[in-house]
Amino acid sequence: MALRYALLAALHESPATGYELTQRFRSRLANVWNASHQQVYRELAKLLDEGKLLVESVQQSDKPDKKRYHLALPGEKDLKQWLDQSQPRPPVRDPFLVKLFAGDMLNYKWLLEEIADMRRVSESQLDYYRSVENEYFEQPDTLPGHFRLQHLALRNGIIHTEANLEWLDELEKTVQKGATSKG
Amino acid sequence: MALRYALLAALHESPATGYELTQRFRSRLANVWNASHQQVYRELAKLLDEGKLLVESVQQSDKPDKKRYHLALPGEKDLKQWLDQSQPRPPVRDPFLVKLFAGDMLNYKWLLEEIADMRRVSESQLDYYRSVENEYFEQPDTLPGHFRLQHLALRNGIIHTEANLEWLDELEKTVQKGATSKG
DNA sequence: TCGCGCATGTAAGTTGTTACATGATTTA
DNA sequence: TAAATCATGTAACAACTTACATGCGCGA
Repeated sequence: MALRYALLAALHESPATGYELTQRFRSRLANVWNASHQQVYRELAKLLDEGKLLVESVQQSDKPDKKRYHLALPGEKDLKQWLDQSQPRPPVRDPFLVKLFAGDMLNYKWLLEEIADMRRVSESQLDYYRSVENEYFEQPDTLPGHFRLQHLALRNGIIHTEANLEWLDELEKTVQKGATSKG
Repeated sequence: MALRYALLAALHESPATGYELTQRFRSRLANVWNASHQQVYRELAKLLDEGKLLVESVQQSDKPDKKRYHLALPGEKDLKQWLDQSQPRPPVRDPFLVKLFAGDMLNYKWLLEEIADMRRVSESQLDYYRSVENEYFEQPDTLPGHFRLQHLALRNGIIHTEANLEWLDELEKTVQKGATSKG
């Protein structure tokens, strides 16, 4: 159900095409909500059909037309209602942690490479988050309230990514001390 | 796909019934992988059908019989193979963070209550993780390798829950400074 | 000319959720 | 005697993934 409200919230920020929304999910919203373009297009079609959105056909000189979606009043009402109900915390499902549970079957060398990869990913994520922070939220205290909350959503990504890097250090040390039998 | 391997890994630890596996997912594996009893039973049936598991019917004096599942060799082979392939990081999908993106529609008072709730949840989670740590992993350095990796999976939960509490502090301060228009 | 970014979809399959169902024992 | 725990499932549905499909413009 929540994808629908993620879309409504994104369109409340500003009207956008399916393509643009997909990109937002991959960039600014990456630490908030994830959705593929297939999901986005399908849900937009449904929302439009239900009268929660309006479309505007945007002509482009060379490229084919694109459809810009706007939040309509019924959509805004739905969103408001959803915002007032508390939602369950997302369940954890991390295949890497599953692997640690089968610890004695893991290969030592392979694990260290995985850890190095994950560290690289976390570091570039952190770089990206910080670049967004610098671009959009330079002086948080001077920002209007809702931008400050968006900043806090970003802070969530930063804090957890930093925590993850800490954890990777711990993990690497443990593995290096010879946590596994093989390798 | 990963639920299947979570089950194989859990059964590699020790044979168990569907019910017991469901409980593990809700307790010791809560910070690792989540699955409902319906999913567990369905997947166990499939795995059995495919010859990845063996069943043992355990008679009980009073209660109806229960089925204890054991990892069979083909299942162990599958697991080994899966462990050697790196898996994509789980996508983020957090409805609470979505709400922060619609910041200017949020109610100030409601938000503060939500934050208080989340803090309570995180704190009791942390208590639970720490009780498990004390029970199973008192002197990590003396443990066999694979238990040390299980401990690290738990450490992941601890570190991220602590990070979350930090973040909640930040968020609360921001909201109290008057982040939203209403309330 | 090959691939990439823009731009939009359909279809099939897998995974996860919610609701329903049963029946015994234990605890308040 | 009512609720909770043990113990196992089925069925319908919603959500998400993967594969397939089309077509234009731009840069190497």
